[in-house]
Amino acid sequence: MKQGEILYREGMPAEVLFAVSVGSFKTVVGGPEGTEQIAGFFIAGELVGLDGLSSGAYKSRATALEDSEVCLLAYSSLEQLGNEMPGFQRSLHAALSREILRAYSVMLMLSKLSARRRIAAFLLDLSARHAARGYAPDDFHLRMSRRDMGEHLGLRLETVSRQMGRLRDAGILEVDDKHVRVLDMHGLTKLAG
Amino acid sequence: MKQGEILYREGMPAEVLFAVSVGSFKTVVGGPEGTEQIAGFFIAGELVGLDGLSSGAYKSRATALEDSEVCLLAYSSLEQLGNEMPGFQRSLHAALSREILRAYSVMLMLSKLSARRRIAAFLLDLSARHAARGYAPDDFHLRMSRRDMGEHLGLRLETVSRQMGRLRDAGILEVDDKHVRVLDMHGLTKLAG
DNA sequence: CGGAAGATTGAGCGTAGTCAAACCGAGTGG
DNA sequence: CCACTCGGTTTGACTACGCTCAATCTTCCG
Repeated sequence: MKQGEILYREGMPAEVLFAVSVGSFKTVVGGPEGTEQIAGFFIAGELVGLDGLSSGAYKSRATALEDSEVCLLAYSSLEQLGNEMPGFQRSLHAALSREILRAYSVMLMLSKLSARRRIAAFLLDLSARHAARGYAPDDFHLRMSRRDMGEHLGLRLETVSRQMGRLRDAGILEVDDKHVRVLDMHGLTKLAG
Repeated sequence: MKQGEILYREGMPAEVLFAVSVGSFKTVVGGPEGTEQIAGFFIAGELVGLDGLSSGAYKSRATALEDSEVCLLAYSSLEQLGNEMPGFQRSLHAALSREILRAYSVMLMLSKLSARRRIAAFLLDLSARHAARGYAPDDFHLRMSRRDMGEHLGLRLETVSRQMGRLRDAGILEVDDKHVRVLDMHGLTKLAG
């Protein structure tokens, strides 16, 4: 699917789970206007759509940040597979539980970290996930706008821009619009810690 | 178990899920000191310990807010039951998914709401959950300290105290230490937005 | 080329954090 | 019975961080 297209929206019957195979997505929760919060960004190899499982309808909206592809995993077949192959349902449980932990860590960040440290923690998380997929951990392309970063981190887009600038001035990052190079990974880690 | 006792801590092997039967708990995530965040408060009828499922070890700490009792549900038996009774594993999925949604709504609150509105939203949530268990929705006892409320809402305890005072002055609440009466439920709802 | 959307930077303001003091109730011991 | 402490709560004064409003600049497409 193309950039900007919507994978699912709030209220749609949730019969499938999506595994991102290429590209990336954001998931948005909350009210119609102004009160939106980006629950997470998801890159290739990660699962999207876990929130639909409880009520049978999605409670969030997933949007492609770039041209992307997904695999569909039907919930019903997951259950069936779980019955046939022990350990399969366990991996679905694990995915759900990991999403809970990820949400907890976002809560922690929103609750305790200064704007600068939120940016640092966010970039480190992105870096680690890129590394886990075999990409360079210190050189990547941000797929989302400053506004999107802000709506995930609980900051205004101006604050995001300013703090990125300060990380650049401190010699920790090289920033060219959406392209980011980490010059001082240790410094970045210390900041986020 | 007695007030203040710990149901499980980070790192403990997670073989069971807990259903609160009487009393209440808080779950704490994050670093050893200063960087703690209360992921949630749980009252009778709610499930605690869902975060242990992904890695087999708890990633949070659960503490009794008052003298409490829990039911133990072994994960292994849950899987077995899931195989025998279709629909049983689905309810486990649903519980996990609901916890994800709950975490999302906390994220939304931390990200977008002012201190006053966080307090309002928190009290409303508590009210609704009490009501769901058959207790009065407009008259209840806070089981946690102001500090705990703050550590859940991303606020300092002084701010919690001040904003509660302002809700009292506005005629929305009657506050006597931990005892809260909602005088203007509509006003409270409007505030939480 | 022109228009729109995104990013950067600046100035001023307001909300919540910080530091500090006073208060209150429960529990302990003289 | 009062004095004392200790944890939790309330309230006050000041500060600082991030938000608001606004202007400028860049990039991307038609």
